[in-house]
Amino acid sequence: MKKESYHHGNLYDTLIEKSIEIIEMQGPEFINLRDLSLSVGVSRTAPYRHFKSKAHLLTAVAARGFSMLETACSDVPQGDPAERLIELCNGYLHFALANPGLYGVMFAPERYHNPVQEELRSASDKAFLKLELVLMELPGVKPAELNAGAVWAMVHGLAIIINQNLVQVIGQGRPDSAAIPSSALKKDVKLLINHALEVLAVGLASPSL
Amino acid sequence: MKKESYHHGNLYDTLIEKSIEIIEMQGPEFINLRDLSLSVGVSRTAPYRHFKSKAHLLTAVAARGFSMLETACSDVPQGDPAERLIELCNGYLHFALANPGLYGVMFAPERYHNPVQEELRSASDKAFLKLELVLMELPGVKPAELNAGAVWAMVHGLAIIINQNLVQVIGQGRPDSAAIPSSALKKDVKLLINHALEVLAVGLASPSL
DNA sequence: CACTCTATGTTGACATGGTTTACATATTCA
DNA sequence: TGAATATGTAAACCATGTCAACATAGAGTG
Repeated sequence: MKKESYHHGNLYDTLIEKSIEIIEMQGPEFINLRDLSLSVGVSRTAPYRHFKSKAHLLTAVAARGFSMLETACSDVPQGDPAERLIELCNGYLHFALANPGLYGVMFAPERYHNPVQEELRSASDKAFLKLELVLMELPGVKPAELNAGAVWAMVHGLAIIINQNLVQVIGQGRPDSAAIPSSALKKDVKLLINHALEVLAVGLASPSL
Repeated sequence: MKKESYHHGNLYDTLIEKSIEIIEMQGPEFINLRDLSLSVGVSRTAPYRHFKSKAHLLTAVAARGFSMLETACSDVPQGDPAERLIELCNGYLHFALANPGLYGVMFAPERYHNPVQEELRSASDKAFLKLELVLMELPGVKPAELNAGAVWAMVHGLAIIINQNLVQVIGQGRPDSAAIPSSALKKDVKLLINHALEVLAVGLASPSL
């Protein structure tokens, strides 16, 4: 919009969006306020008019991530609860795998937003409420919280080991990320996800629990 | 050992051990070479005689963690494969929950040891080999790698959400860590672990896969 | 329209902490 | 005994988060 105006106009959102861009392109550890500011055309201390500290900015970034996650989990079609669960998990994983850096920041409190984690609560609680709703529908005698916890652990674990390229550690040693054609890798990832979710669904559905 | 000697004698190991101590007592983000050095009685640049950089030190810390993890998973008794699996998972989780900071560092490459992750390979591969051995014994028609991946995802996911105090996010909102008596929390954790591992075992054992 | 208030942005300065360089001291080994 | 090597120290450098003092713009009010 503006060209050379003294005031930027929408620095708050711009900083969050640019941060996410850098996080995804280069990694969260490459975020620094000076370069970030310059790259959006303001001076190095301008962010302090919108965020109390770098941690606060990253907290806002994480909150934005939770809201994106919520959206990604929103279009679970109606139908069989078991199928809804699978769809929900796939939606969750789709977001996590499409935004690995951001997903990492969302769950790295001590590193990026520890001192202000309270501010994240509303964002993350809102996102998890959506998960919870579907998870609660699951048939089963065990308390829904336990089922929900098991599902979340599995999905979160999958997201993290896949995003960290650890998938093939088991069975054939770590991949030299360079040597393995990414199409083959993706296929393995898809297989692993499908299998893991199937195991999970079968286990949850078992009458013996 | 030594008292006022110019040379420390065993600075390499001392630095690793002190690092782990700080990581567990205060958190990984509080590691800094200056204070670390002073706290073990050497000058701030002494670590550079043993580690090329802070990242290299943390890589060594992570490697030490993997070796501890390996030990923790070593005493799985002989017997029924399914029971061995549960025991293995419990051993893994026991280590992860007893050393939350260290476990976090082990799996936070981009934050702590990205530039030198190759050096971690032998350590982590060695640890995972042990997991793999038991995981391979599982009966099942699916490739053992897929089963192994599902197990690891679940266990890793459990470890992380428990270590980050996210356990009760689902079902009743985040705990105010202050308000919740830790014994109640621990009980929930144990319940969640048992349930999740049971779901997993049942799912893996299902003939329909 | 002029005036003031507030929001927003800028520059300069400082503190922390990782790292390099030059130097010092101990230890090993021929 | 005397290098050569390993290990430790001190001083300085640089990157980066942050604060303080100042500048500018836009909004609202008389």
